[in-house]
Amino acid sequence: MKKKPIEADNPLDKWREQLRRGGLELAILLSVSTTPRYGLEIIRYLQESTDLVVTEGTIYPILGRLTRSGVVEAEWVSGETPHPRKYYRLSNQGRRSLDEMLDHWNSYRNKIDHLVEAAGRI
Amino acid sequence: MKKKPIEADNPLDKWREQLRRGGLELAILLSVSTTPRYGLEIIRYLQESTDLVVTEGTIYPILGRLTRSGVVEAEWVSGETPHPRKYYRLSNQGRRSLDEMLDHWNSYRNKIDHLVEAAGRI
DNA sequence: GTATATACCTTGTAACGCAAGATATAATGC
DNA sequence: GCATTATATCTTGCGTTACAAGGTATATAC
Repeated sequence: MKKKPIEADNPLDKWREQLRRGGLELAILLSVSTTPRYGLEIIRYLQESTDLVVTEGTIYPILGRLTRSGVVEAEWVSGETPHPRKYYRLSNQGRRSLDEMLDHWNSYRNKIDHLVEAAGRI
Repeated sequence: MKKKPIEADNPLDKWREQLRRGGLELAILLSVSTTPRYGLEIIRYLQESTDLVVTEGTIYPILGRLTRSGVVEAEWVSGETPHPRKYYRLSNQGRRSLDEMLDHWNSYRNKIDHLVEAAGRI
């Protein structure tokens, strides 16, 4: 399987990467908040709906972490597809976490936007 | 000087920290985009205008990196204050970088917001 | 003379993302 | 039969980053 590096090496690309990382967990949680999805499906969903590029080496560890901390619940489904899939869904606790994360996202976004305005760069 | 840890250890706080990191460089560049500022002044400015907490151990390495990459220019000013201060200003190249970063910030913000809407959580 | 305040810088550590590679199964091609 | 391709998950090792902690230096206050 061919893999191309997500980013190049100039400072700007590094920054882009860093910004993307900041919202990764939120993006993943949002992906499984309405309907259960399995790993590769989440990757495709993010790519198609937002252009956010996430790779397997990134998502599986994060999903594992989220499962261990009880934010999402995982369930193996086999038989219906050639290969068994591990579907992730938001737990009740995860729903509360997501609410808080959304609050925080809004507040954070406003802070940055406030800085942008203060710099006269609306 | 007393220092308290910025964040605790639960997953949600970790996430908050990560999100903050994503926009750090942008916030710092915005801080010096209208007027030159020195290190501690940037910290205070961010704290006062946006509640964003940045510490010295964070900002000096970043300012050093930004200076080395030519995005900001540094100038020592002494004599006027008890202690010499190192003022940072945006270079011309930095201004172009900032423009691109702002474009990217807008696009990124919209992507996350799009995900939020898709999850029915407006 | 010792504390406090202001200023900058460096070191050591822990965490994180992720490219690369491993494993497994089913379907397709020769 | 056997190699290839596609789908699916998981793990390892590396490089980068933020940052708490600690260091240096100078001026003022008591």
